[in-house]
Amino acid sequence: MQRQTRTTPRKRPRQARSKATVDTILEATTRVLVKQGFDGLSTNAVASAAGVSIGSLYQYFPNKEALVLALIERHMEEMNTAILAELTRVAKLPLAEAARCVVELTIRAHAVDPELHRVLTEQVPRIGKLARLREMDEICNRMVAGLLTARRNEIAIRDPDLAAFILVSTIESVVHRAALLYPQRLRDPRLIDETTLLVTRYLGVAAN
Amino acid sequence: MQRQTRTTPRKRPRQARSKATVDTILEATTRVLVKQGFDGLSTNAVASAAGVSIGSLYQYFPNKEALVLALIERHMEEMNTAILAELTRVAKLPLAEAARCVVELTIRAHAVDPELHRVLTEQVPRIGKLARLREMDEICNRMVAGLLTARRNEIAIRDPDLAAFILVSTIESVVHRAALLYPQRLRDPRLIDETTLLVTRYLGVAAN
DNA sequence: ATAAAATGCGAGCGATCGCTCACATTGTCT
DNA sequence: AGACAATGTGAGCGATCGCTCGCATTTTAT
Repeated sequence: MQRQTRTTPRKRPRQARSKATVDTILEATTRVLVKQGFDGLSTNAVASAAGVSIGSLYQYFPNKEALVLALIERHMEEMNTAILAELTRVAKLPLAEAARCVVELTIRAHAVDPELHRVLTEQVPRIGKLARLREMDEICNRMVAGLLTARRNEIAIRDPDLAAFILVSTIESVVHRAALLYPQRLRDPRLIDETTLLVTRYLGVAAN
Repeated sequence: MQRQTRTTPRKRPRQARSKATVDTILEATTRVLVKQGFDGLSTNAVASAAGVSIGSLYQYFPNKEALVLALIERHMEEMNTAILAELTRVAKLPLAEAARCVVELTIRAHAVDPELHRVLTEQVPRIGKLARLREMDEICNRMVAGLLTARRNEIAIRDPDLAAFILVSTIESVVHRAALLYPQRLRDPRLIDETTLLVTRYLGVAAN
């Protein structure tokens, strides 16, 4: 294959008409992606699913990857800002409560559109832009590390940076894995309880 | 695309010659997969990388997916038996020690061929045969649950099944994530320490 | 030695895919 | 109203891919 490597749009939509076109295309991309998977995703299929000419698609997206990348960027951005906002919100709460809130938010976020989330996270490593992801991940890590450092005297942690990595990895991964392998567990409140317990015991702030 | 869905080999290699061919093909698949990724993987490319005719390839593998599936099955089988063996081996050790051993093994397993492991785990959800994977995962879960139940009086766990899910997810995911995002951490002994700490504190058997 | 089975070969068919380009239509500005 | 930019269209080119099939070669069985 190996045609294009550019993933930035070739043209910015200036008029309302073209903005609508771009939105339609991205919506169609989502639909096709969820229904067919990344392999069944072709630019022709997206264009026709969007009811838009293939030529129009290529006005705004230089290639197939750019389509998925736009989706990933949008999705991850949403997730990350939601998490950061929640972290800020719970910064002053008792740590056990704060942990529970973050766990709950993570689970809620995964429950919104699990299929899309799954397909997108699968595709992330295949798209070049791991860097961007890593960046957001590290912002999150640093923020957690900051929180841990600020309340160092409350917790049984020596290295806040390493602990932050462990915590972020753990919460994200347990939830992600539950969503992937045992979707029904996402509805189970005991998953929240137990994940919170994992976190609080690790931090040494568990109630029980 | 949508050509074949069968993933079982069409013919069993009976003679030594054909067994060698199959091995060569699988080796080549590994090489191509690591170098080109799943998208760059074509049956033609594999055949030529293996120095084998495309016709021969199709004697033993009905399609592209079957190639990757064979690799996944083999790889996961190895991993699983290694983990199960280790679990059996450490069953009588103090829990803190046992936890550390399992964490160490998991990290070692990920360090063998991180690239291949990464590519393969990426492809797992795309191949139909999630079922097989889930099966192995559940064997592992049940075994851990069994261990936890057997030593119920030593630990601060109410539901061994849920705890087993959490533990298996946690260890696998933290290590996997480290391998994916921060490969150098795999060499860091503090990752072992901290992951072990996470586990032991959760179980309520931490030394410190 | 000979037949039969197993294995290996690779040209090439049909289908699909990514993408371009010449042209038509719609919107904006003066 | 006229000019120019922005946007939309889709036939179709070139490339690749999955896979088949007729045939050659090697191994096994008798």
